[in-house]
This record gives sequence, structure tokens and C-alpha cells, in this order.
Amino acid sequence: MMGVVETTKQRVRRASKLVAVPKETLPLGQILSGDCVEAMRSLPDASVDLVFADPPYNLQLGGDLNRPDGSHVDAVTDHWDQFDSFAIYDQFTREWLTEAKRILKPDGALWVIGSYHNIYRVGAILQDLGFWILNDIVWRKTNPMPNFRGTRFTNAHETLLWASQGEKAKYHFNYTAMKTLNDELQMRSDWVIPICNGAERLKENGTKAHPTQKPEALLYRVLLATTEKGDVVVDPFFGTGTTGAVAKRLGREWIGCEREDVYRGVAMKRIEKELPLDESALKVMQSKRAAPKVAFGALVEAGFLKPGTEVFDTKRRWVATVRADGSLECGKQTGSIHGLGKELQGAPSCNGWTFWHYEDEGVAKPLDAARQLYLLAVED
Amino acid sequence: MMGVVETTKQRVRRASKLVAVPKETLPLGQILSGDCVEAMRSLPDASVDLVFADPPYNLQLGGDLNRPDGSHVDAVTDHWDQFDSFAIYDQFTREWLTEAKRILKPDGALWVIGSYHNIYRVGAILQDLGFWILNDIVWRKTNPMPNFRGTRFTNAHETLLWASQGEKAKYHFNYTAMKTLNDELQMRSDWVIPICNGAERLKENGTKAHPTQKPEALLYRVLLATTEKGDVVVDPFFGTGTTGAVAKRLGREWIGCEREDVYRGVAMKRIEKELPLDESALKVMQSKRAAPKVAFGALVEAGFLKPGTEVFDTKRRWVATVRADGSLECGKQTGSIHGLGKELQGAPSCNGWTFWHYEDEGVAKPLDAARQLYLLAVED
DNA sequence: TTTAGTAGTGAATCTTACT
DNA sequence: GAGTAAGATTCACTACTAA
Repeated sequence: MMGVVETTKQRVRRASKLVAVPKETLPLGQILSGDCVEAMRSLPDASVDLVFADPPYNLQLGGDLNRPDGSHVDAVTDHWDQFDSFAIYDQFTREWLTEAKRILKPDGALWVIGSYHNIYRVGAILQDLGFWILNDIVWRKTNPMPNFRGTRFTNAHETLLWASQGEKAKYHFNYTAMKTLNDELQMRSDWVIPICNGAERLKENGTKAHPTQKPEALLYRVLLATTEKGDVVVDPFFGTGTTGAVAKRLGREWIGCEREDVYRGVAMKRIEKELPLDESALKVMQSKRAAPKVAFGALVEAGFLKPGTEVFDTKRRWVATVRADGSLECGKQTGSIHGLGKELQGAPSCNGWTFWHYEDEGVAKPLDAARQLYLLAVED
Repeated sequence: MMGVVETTKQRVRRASKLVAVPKETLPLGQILSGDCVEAMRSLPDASVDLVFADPPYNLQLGGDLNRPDGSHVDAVTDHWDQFDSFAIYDQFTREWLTEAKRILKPDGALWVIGSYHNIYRVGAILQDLGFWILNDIVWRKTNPMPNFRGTRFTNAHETLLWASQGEKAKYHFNYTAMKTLNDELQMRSDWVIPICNGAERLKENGTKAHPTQKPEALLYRVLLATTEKGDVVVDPFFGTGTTGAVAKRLGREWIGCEREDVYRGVAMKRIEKELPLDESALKVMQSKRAAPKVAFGALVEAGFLKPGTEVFDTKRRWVATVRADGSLECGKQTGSIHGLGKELQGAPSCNGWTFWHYEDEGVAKPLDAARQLYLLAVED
């Protein structure tokens, strides 16, 4: 039983409970059809805990693209990703972000995922609307699509923004859960997660049900980090319902918005099959650490071996020079530490790390020694 | 000596050289003092190859507010809020980006580095100004500062934007050098590089000379990837001159802008000590694109492949005969090595050099092998 | 049953030079 | 400027087939 005198704190809590919308009145576990801005307008102010949004990226692709083997790349050419200008895309972004901000509780938070095509528009606009960025998160893909024409760097990541309602706003962060998930080290702002394929990728008649389905591991980490059990999560661009599926699994409530009938159907079927995890299973988590693989070029770049350094095999049959990009030059022949070693010996393969040596204080040391030094230096 | 007839390519190059500003008239190897916008105004249009910028982001995004000129805004007398603060920062960003765009050559490029505090402003504005983002690059720090209070994810990365002058603009990318630097795999958009500390970190009286000194490895990769030897690199926020030091080492020209006397002094001392690498060390692996073109007919002409030789694909689905003019014949079909390969496969395109093989001492070799032999033979 | 090899594919702003 | 031809270009992973 409560004490007779109500403290200020208790009064405030009661008052906020009285004005708060009982979550049972919300369309929990439903996918609202039609435009997401209209759909969100049907939800009351300050009623949900989290908005996770995967809006169209506005890719602006040119013509067709073929792989080196001649096969065709199945690109995202859907009508929903087409915008006539940045101005129109910005307007669209302002509208859905404004509704998202309205329905979020004062201590609620926003997540948005995007690529360089759209994320700078989204980031600037959400700042303009008063959202306060807490982190930007890099999803590092283990298996991205390569750059087939060799024209740029492999686009191997996407960006997520995590923002609170404002500079002074409260928000939720399950610090310990994240630390546990990351082998007792603080979870960093770069997450290594494979793209969604294999059994997880939803298919309809043998082809992918949605061109941009996100991996469940990504949503799992987002929801575990920034929501509590029972929280209400809204996804304005629901697609095939990854957010809903993971929310159900983790004991969170969800509401989706999706314009396309087909996606709504696929998502509902998917989420019905999903089973909530029991408490004990929630505690068993694991993650993979990034492998400490080192490219020879990284040593050159970091100055551990300077361009111009001479390297040689143990019997000094060959002497080569290190070049600026980490390649070796021996007479007219050039190549990587492995490739050139292989060529010169006429061997089927060669481990350049142990084949080539450099002189350090009068002593010949294998390149592998420099690699060890480099690893020691970058580990902390 | 050049041939009598000037090709179109040669004429265009000569013409562009006539209008181009001789780089010797630029203030190469100098640090311009004062505001970077004013400093850049002293440089001619379309005169530099690369702008690398590490702009400040602590002007006002948080507690204190400083004007772009460095003067402090008194919060008591100058009423301001978060929105004013973004507006001031945006204005400052538009000004320096506009000058950067003006001084860049049509095939020049821009790099900007920033964190979530400012990079979304910068990214949106540079797109508004017509820059075309080529990649966003994540600098993943091996040794970031932990989040001491456990309130967010460890902020373990910064973001770089690489942009050309426009959607259709040309730009330079040393694809093969990057691939070599990364152990024969395409360089990705996420770069693992340690933060700048230890011996590399410049100190004045025991304390760090500059709060945000960037690692040389980062600039090394940027300059190696997107400039050629002799190119002119401008850094509008020069600080302690990491860009200048690495540019000098890699045989690139540099111009800095820096407002603070102290930093100019530290940077000049630092760069004077830096030694350029010698010619041979600066060489990088060249892509086939940069190699001189060889017509298949030239190989036939020179006797590297005799007319009548049989050529075939790896699976020997098709066998064709080399004709005297360097065309191929397969049954009733004829064409160039590329055209016939394309026709037979029904493929969108075909590289005849790697598709067709010939037999040499019982071993099937691609036509490309003969091309390599030919190139070695004619080189000297 | 196991292994080796082949085919397929993923949010992609993906060529250049000449006629 | 449009059209054409030469020719340069891929990583990780899954699923299936063949031996």
C-alpha cells in the first residue's frame, strides 16, 4: 500500500501515466496499409518507444550492369525507390520524420538505416527537426557485392543513425547487454554482420520476395540495445517485416506501415511463424570478432616498412624493392609479396610473409616479424 | 619523336594544357595564413587536382558557440539555440566548399573527413553544390577512446567522403594500386587504421600540438588512391600538416591554409624534415587500362600467332581459326576476337584476350599471354 | 557418404574512345 | 550528342550436381 502523502516524484509519475496512452489501444501486431505518413497520423502523440526506419535509398542507377562473367546484376529498380530530385526526396524525408517524432515518447528513440545516396540528406534533416544523434553505426558487411568494373572502392557498408528526441532528452541503452554480446568489451560503433541470404532470405516462387531485406542480426542488436521487453516499436517501411519478426522474438510489441500488398502478405505469414524466445534463451548470445588479418600494404602505409626497402629470400637468390602500394619490384617483374615469390621460384604458391626478408639492425628478419610488430602496435 | 599525324586524344590534351594554369605559378609548398575561404580565393579557377579537408566540427555543435572566424559568441548577450548553431555551421560549410569546387579541375576530386556531429551537414551541402559522392569511407579505429560512462556505443570510427565535380565528371582512381595494397583483393569502403599516437603524434612542451591530428596512414591511402605523382593537393584546414608531409613523401605538390600561427610553425618544421621517396619506390601496379593498347592484328603481323592457328575457349565449346588480318573464323561466323566471342556466347560483351586460348607446348594459354610477350618484346 | 566442382547472387549511383 | 566497338572487370557464400 502506498503512503498517505504523495511525493512530487509519485505525482509526476501518476500524472504521466494518466496522460499516457494505454498501449493496448494501439494497433499492436498490425501492418497499416497505405502511405506511412498517413498511417502514422492515425497513432496518438508520444505513444511509442522506438521507430526503426529503412526508407528508400534513392539510388539513381544508370544503365544495366553485368558481372565480369557476363551475368546480369539484378538491381533495385522498383518504382518506390525513384525520386525526381533531392528536393523531392528531402520533402518526403521531412514528412515521415516529423510524424515519427510526434508519435515517439519523450524518452523514445529513432533508428534510420541508409547508404551514402540518402543518409546525408536524412541525417541533416533529422538534426534540423531537433533529433539528437547519439551514435552513427556502421554495418560492415562481411560479404558485400564487389565493384565489378574496378571504378571505386567496394561499397562494403551501410550506415545507421540512432537519435533521441533532443539534446537533453532521455533514452534507453542496455549497456551491459551490449558488452556481453561483444565478449565483455564495449560494443563499438562498427558492427560486422553478413548480408541477408541463404535460408533467412525470403523467396516467392524461387526469387527474392523483397530486393532489400535486412538481416535479422541487425535488428536483433538494435532492439536489444535500445528497447525493453514490452516496448512498442514502429517500422514505417515494413517491407517483409524483419523488424516485426525480431520484435516478436524478443518480446517487444510492433506496428508496421507498408504500402505494397504483396509485402504485407509475406510479412504477416513470416511473423506468424516466429516464436518468442523464452527468458533463458535470451541470455545466450554470441558474436564474432573481426579477424586480425593484415595486408602487407597496411605495413607500408603505416611506415613499418618504407617504400624503397630491399627484401630478399634467405639464400639471397633474389632481391626486390618495396613500392608505394605494397607491391614488389625485381628487375622487370612486379607483383604482390606472394605472387612475385611464386613467379620467381616457378612454384605453385608462395607465402610471401616467410619467403621475403628485410634487414633490421644487421639481422635478416622475415616480413612476418614486421607483421607481428604491427599487430602489437595496433592491438591497443 | 611523335608521329606526323596528331590524334584527337593528343590534340585535346595539348589544348587543355594551353588553357591550364601552369602549376609553377601556384604557391606550392606554402601554408597560406588567414581564413581558408579568403586564402582559396587567391587561387585560380580549375587549377588543383585534389582538395583534402578536415574541417572543424566543434564550432558550436554542443556547449559553446564560436563564429567561423573564431570569435566566441556570448550566450548571455547573443541569444542562440541549436537551430542557429546549425545555420551558422552550414553557412561556413557552403562557403569553403564553394571555393573548393571552384579551384578544382574538372577531373579533380574532394575528400572531407568528419564525425556524426558534422558529416551529415557537410554531405548534404556538398551534394547540393553539385559534387557527386563516389564513396563514403569508414575509418575504423583499432584503438578508439572508450565511452567512459557507458551511455552509448564506443565511437570507434570517422567518416570520409570522396566526391567528384559532378555526376558525369571524370576522376582518378588507382584501382590496381589499391588492390595490391590490400593483398590482391578490392579495397573496401571500410579502412582499418590506428589513431595517431606514439612517435607520430606531434608534441609541444609535452602536450599534443593539435587536438585532432590525423594518422599519416590515412592520408597515404587517400593520396595513393586518387592522385598521380606531381598532382597538386590543397588542404584548407592544414593543422599540423599531415597532408603536406604525406604529399611531399609521395611526390605530390601541396598547398595549405591555416589560421593559427602556432600550427603553421609546427607544420613547416615537420614537413621540412620529411624526405621524398625516390622514383622507383613511388611506382605502383598499373592497371591494364593504363597500359598501351595492342591490336590483336599486330600480334599476327609480328608472327606471335600465325594465321591458321586454332583458338578455343576453356571448355572447347568453340574452335576458331586465326585469319591473316587478325579476325577469327568459326564455321560460317567471323569477327574480331571480342565480337565473335560475344556472338557465339550470346553474351552482352566479351574480352577476347581472356576468352580465346591457343596451345603452346601442349598447354592452353589465353591470348593475353601472347600479348604480354609481345609487350615485353617491343618495350625496348 | 563425402568431396569437388559449377552455377548463382547480393541496396551498384560501375568504361572509354572514336565515328 | 548518339551510336558503336574495343576491352577491362568480382568477393563471399549458398545451393546444387557430379563423381
